[in-house]
Amino acid sequence: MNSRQGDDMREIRRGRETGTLGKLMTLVDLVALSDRPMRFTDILSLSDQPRGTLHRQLSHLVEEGLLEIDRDGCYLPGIRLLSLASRSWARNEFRTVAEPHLRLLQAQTGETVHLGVLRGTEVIYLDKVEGRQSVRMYSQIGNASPAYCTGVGKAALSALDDTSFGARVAGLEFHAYTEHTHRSLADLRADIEAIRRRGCAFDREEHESGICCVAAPIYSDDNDMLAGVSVTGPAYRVTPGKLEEWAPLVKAAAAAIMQDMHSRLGPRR
Amino acid sequence: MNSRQGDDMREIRRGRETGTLGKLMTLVDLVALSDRPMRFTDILSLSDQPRGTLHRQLSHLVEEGLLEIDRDGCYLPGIRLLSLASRSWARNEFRTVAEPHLRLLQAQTGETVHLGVLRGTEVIYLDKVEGRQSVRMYSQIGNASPAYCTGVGKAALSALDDTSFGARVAGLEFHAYTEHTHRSLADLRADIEAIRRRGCAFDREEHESGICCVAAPIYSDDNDMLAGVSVTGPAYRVTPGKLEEWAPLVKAAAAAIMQDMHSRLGPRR
DNA sequence: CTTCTTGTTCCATTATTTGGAACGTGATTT
DNA sequence: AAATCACGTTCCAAATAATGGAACAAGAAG
Repeated sequence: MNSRQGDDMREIRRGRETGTLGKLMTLVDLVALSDRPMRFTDILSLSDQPRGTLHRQLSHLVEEGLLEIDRDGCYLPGIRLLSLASRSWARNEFRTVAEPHLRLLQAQTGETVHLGVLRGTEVIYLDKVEGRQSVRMYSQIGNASPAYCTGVGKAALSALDDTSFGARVAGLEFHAYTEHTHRSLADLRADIEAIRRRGCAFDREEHESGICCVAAPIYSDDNDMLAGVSVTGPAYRVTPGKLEEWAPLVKAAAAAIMQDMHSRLGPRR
Repeated sequence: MNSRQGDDMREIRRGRETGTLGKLMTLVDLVALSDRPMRFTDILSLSDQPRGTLHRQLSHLVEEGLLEIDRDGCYLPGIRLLSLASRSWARNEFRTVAEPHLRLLQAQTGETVHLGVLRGTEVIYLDKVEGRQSVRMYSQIGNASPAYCTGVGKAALSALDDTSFGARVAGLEFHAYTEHTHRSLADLRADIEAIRRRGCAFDREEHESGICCVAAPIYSDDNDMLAGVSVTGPAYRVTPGKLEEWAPLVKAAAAAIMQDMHSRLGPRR
């Protein structure tokens, strides 16, 4: 058999065992994560598939509405994704439970509040509550950012024990988004230690210049779900002092959310 | 050419020609569109698949993050959908082009403005601009509603010629959401006629009691894209008089969006 | 203890996907 | 105008993945 000779331990390759679906979703990712619209040939060069095969795969994806093809012949993510996602969002019980607490935290601090869950080494934002001028709704929701340089991400990571943490961040690459971004696993590990002791994470312009935040971890008893809640704002308003001042509020919000999760979802059948 | 031999009008079956992917997406729909979390057996009874087959299919979907399985063993839409959708939304050029016009229309009327595209006989909302208190952001975005009882939907349908219209609504079922909902194809057809003459559609509590709106169609020259823009609000504020008053504004917004579409997307390569 | 119900695994059979090559078509060059 | 090229699309035998029935666990109910 040609399968996976040697029992390679990686398997970092996302779901290489889902057969046809996996190959197709790789294409969806390719299209959705690229910054520019992609033509058939662009995709062809990035995916190592024969032309005929790729063509049929893309056709199927378009047929199913996961991709769309615009008048220039470029492939784009399809709106069916939007439609499915809106269901996923509206019915997400975790988000629903957390929402009132996010609102409270927003009211207490006046700054933007985020709720995000950890998926692999990325944070996916599930909800956002802003103050007055809603700059751009939706925006952040659904967005994926690296865990190692975001408040919510680091907070969530801090809920893992050393072994699980090590396994999860193995092979992680550190991209320097700003001059404050952690450069290595050692940096991150030290920060995580501090976060564990402190009970909350700070992000002082590590992901985006001029943006600071304070975040607290949310986790289920069996750690099958890791998340975080944060208060974020521009550095000129969100000073180190403010961060310290808000830390207890953020921790309280996280605690309250976990509490509610327990009473609403805890009683498992 | 084998193209459309015989011009078979069937093809109503949603993408039954996408092989494995089609079957899997049917399952995703099943889970995403149900109102309650579904257990394995629930899905089993709705999909006519053997147990073993269904189990593997669901496993693959979970593996790929399109579905998730909660601690009760219930299947839910996965957050990867959210993440993909946020890309789809942020990069949607139509939405981007339309946005400033939606804002203007919102400012002019003070009520909520929607942008939606027609997909089959459903409208999918692409964007929404609200006034002061953003009751609940996201909410409507990505939502799918029947075209025959929504302002945006009827407006979009009115851009079709009789033949295309007939083909599209063939077999459409009319569900009576309110006492004003169209009950039959004849009702709808008559309304569409009026909308064509008038250049805009009214929805007077046809989809939801107490909610009225006025909408105008947006379409590309070759009709490969049908959409609409609307102003919506509670019946006590959005009186018949207001609807008439706003009609020109809504039509102007639609016209402006089409204009911009032409100059930004028109020059095809 | 026995009998259901629910979920999971296995594997020969079957259907789908694959990949290479050939075919169109319009643009660019000779 | 003819020849060449870049880009998509279609076809079909061969390779591969999905199928479905049955057997296997593990609880819950009788």
